[in-house]
Amino acid sequence: MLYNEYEEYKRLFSVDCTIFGYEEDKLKLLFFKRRIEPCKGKWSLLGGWVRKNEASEDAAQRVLLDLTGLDNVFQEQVYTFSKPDRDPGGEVLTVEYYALIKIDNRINEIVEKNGASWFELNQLPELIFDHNELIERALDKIRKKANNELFGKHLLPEKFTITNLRQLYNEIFQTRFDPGNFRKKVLSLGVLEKLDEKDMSESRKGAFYYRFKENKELTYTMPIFKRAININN
Amino acid sequence: MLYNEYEEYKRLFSVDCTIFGYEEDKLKLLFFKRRIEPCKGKWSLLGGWVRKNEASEDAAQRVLLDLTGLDNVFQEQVYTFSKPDRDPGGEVLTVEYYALIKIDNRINEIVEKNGASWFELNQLPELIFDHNELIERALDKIRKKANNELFGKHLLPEKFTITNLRQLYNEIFQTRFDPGNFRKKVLSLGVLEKLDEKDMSESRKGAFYYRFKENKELTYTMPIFKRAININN
DNA sequence: GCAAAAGTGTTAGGACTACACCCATGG
DNA sequence: CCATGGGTGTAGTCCTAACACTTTTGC
Repeated sequence: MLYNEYEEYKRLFSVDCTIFGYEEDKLKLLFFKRRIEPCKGKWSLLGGWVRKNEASEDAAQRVLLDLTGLDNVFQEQVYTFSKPDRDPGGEVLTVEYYALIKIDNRINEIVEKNGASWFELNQLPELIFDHNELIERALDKIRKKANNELFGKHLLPEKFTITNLRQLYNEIFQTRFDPGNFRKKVLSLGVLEKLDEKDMSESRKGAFYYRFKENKELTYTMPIFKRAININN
Repeated sequence: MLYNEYEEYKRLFSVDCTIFGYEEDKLKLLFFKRRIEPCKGKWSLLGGWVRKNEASEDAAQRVLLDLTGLDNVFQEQVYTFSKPDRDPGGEVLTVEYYALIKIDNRINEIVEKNGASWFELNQLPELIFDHNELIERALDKIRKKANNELFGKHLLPEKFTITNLRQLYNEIFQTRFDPGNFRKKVLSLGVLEKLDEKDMSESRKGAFYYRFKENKELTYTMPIFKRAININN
């Protein structure tokens, strides 16, 4: 290790995960009761130490696996926080990731067992440290993402109706998209595949299920919904 | 320091700066000859260790000040790299920032004295480690930024012509914007202020100088140039 | 007057919004 | 047959790309 000879300063290195889930037409965030001092017992994002010989993205996957039992969760880096006084427990540097999860009963059991809880977007609790800022950044990130590509693959079930997708977008942007226009726009993107099956639970007529096409590049270079952007900020 | 009792692992903590400058209608990047092993003497981004009791953004400003003499440089965080084997010298975590600089003679003297050199976008040298990836990410970031707000305040001189601004955009997106349409769009945004003075060096008729209005929010929520996005990706 | 950049005007096409209007079907 | 969400059609508006055109002035 070449750099050791200089006796350079090293810092505690952690990750925080902002976990989004979707259930019953609601976008939710997962918080944990903190297990160590300081602020033990308060609500916080899922966090953990990065280990020797580990990348932060792998550490984030590891803590996700530990606390939700989920493997191979979709995640993206959000931002890195390193103000020396952000954590009263010491100088800690944190790389933030957001993760997207399909909520189901199995998850909810594990979640409960670990003292964690889902919160809706408009009912967020007070969080430790700068975690409220972390959430803002993560929200910002997924809004931009949902604006530039058709978003939902990692939050919706395999098959879903256009209305389901619209509800998700309504949640993300906290607005109401026009059903007709939303449908036309979304289908024009050519990334969805229509199935033969119908969902009969929401209407007499029934709504066809769709799914994301395999191997389809989802990224566009242009905002999908103008209206969304205006809401976004 | 609460966390010390656990004897948690700590990591070497550094910053890298991707420095953009603009001179003679060319967008340029600043690279340095690396001064320590490994890869001593090879071209690299400006980097430095983060110190105890320092935030990464402050460390980035500090190394910029040290090597360019510039204070208060505009910068934004780009991404954080932490794969344990990315630096052959040891496990180092790096937070990347990009910085925007108005090139002038004073800068260029200091730059030369420090064994640094400006490179045009299409003539980048080979760089150490993953620094080529870092540059891609920084470029991506400023392209997105230039797409969502009127960009150039930190790269152009105080007063500039619309043609100057268009050249900058041409460089950023490696394309050619239509002079008439570019002018109309840019002026419609209402963030530029027309001066009485003309630049007579580029044409017989002369072109009016403009400057960015003070205290104007520059961020939009919508792409400024559709064409730019298409080029962008 | 000519060249060359600055700056303005015009037109066709595309995309989005708002909203009217069918469709299918369980009750 | 009716209420309800699913789904389609359309007119008006706004934005943009392309490009023709006018302006200014040193030579």
